[in-house]
Amino acid sequence: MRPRPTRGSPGEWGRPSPGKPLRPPEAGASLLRFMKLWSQFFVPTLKESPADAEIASHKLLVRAGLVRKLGGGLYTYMPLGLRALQKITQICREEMDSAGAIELWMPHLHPVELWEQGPRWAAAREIMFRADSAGDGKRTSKDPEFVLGPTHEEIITPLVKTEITSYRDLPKNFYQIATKFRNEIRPRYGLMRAREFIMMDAYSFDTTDEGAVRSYLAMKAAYEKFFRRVGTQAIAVEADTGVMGGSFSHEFMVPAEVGDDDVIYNEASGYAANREKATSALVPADLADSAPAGAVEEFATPGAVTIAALEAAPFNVPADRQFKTLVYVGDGKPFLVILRGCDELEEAKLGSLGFTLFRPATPEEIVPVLGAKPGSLGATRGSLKEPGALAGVFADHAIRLIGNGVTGANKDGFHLRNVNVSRDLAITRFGDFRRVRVGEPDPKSGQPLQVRRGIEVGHIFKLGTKYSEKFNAVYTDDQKQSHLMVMGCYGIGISRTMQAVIEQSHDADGIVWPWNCAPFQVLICVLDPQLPEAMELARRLGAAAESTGADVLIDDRAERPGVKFKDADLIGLPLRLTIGGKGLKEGVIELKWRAGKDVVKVPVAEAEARVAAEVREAAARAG
RNA sequence: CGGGGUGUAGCUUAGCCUGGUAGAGCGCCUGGUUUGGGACCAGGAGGUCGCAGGUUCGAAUCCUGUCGCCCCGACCA
Repeated sequence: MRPRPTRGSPGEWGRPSPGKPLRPPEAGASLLRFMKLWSQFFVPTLKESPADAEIASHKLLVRAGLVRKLGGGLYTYMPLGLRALQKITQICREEMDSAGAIELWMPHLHPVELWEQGPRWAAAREIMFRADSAGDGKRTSKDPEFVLGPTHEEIITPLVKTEITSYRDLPKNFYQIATKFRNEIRPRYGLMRAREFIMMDAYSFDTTDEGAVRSYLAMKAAYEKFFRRVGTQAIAVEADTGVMGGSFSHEFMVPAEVGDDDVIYNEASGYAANREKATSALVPADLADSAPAGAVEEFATPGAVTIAALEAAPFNVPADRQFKTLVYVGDGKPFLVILRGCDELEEAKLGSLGFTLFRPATPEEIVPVLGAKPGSLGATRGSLKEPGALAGVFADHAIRLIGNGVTGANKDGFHLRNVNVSRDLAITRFGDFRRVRVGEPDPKSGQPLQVRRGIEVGHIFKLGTKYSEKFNAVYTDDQKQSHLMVMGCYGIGISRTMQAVIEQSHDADGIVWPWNCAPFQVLICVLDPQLPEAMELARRLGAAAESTGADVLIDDRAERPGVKFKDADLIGLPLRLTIGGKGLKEGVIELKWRAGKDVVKVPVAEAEARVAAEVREAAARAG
């Protein structure tokens, strides 16, 4: 009589039930030092997707038992998910170390004073969680107020300032791999945008600007190696520096339909930039003003307060001949932005104007300054009542394409015609403020720009001296002179990368893990675990795979084969070995790659050597 | 924060419009039959219908408030 198979479940060994035979203690247990038995591990897979998951990677994270949600943007990394995360973390650590960065660990509870002293408190405070030990928001010497760290510039800079004072100790690059906290306005898509997430953050300190560029390029190269080893194709694109500030920056994007960023690029020329930063060669550098057709002239436009209304009869002014005048408030003072009527403002580009905070002005703020409501605004010298009340008039380069255009008269119901840029507009300075459009000429080659969505998984910034100034991080050079350290900062979203990998590498049945970040590389599916010879063979094959560098999970559950195969596809380990009673009678096991279709039968006698060889090859391929 | 949606068993959900004993599938427990792609039979446990008020003889259902979650926008690794 064959004993009824027991259900593999955690606690089985500690909870024998009468009439249910226990498996004998593991023979050859020494071989199982690293190998995991599924029945004694914990992989809670789900047949159905949770209702709150929208995108494939989020559904798969939950279905494959990698994560569980605690609340919005808060996730527990389950044992299998944690292993994948650890793989990614380790690769990151290796690449950072080999690029010369030094690992440390900083507190995540930050005294708020440090942030108040830093350069971005006003802009960053909204996204920061506050931890107040008294609970009443009042700060006393006994009850300091803390914030939870969203990144660590404000911590590392004072540290380096006190610890490093000589050029002899520079350059240095410190990094940590740790939890970050951001009170995201809208957490989304599982780990993609979470309130608490795992990030690698690095900070470089150099004596000179050229040194800072070298550090930056070293990080860029390290990032490229990291993403290649993880098995994801992330591309470096030019990016806006945002709230971090700094002089230039690249984002690493994983192309994916569900990403929240637009990457503007041209395949052939290699140009690639985040939409916020992207520019085009629309305006020739040597463009001359067109000849004014006559004096500026006011005309009545009752009720016409939109670009479209002026395009229509009876006015018939094409949008690309209209000046669009927008009013913003920067650090408390209004300023104007002028664009072509047919163009859209790319708000992030206003960051280059140097305001700490800016926002669109309200109609109530506009009327007293300009004398008219939105829809009739303009920036001609003649119509600006109080130029001194403005922080500036900033014009997009593209308006130089307009000759004899139309703009608001700063008088409700009236516009001006025959307006010419140099002759008539009170422009403080020109800049790139417009949002590029697909098809416009790429700034590198003039070929048409394309667009695709991407997930931002890494970001590198050359910061300059923005933080070292605030914290007075200086060093002494060999001439006994003091100088500010030149900084860079670098981040990789580790937990986000894990999800990006899944988003990029899955099929209808489940995840298809790349070799290097798979939680285990090899799954040994034992269809008849009650047969001692089957388990014995599983252990031998597992040992062969481990000895050549793979991590091994043995599915020894007393489940039906269908269940095991479905779970195997779902959790997506790269190499599956199947050991079944039928195969054993024929003297074969089966070998199948998750990414492929072929099932290869391998004679038992050759199986260990074959598995070792396959593992060796796969590891070499993955780098 | 603005707009839209949603909350019923561990998971996926029906019921709500038109008020009257809270239903199913998956999962779980017991017994049996099965055993190479999410088995079958029989039996069973599990829900104060997010929370608080209100209307009503009676509320999962109608009303008010509140909280959570999801989606669209601004922010970010």
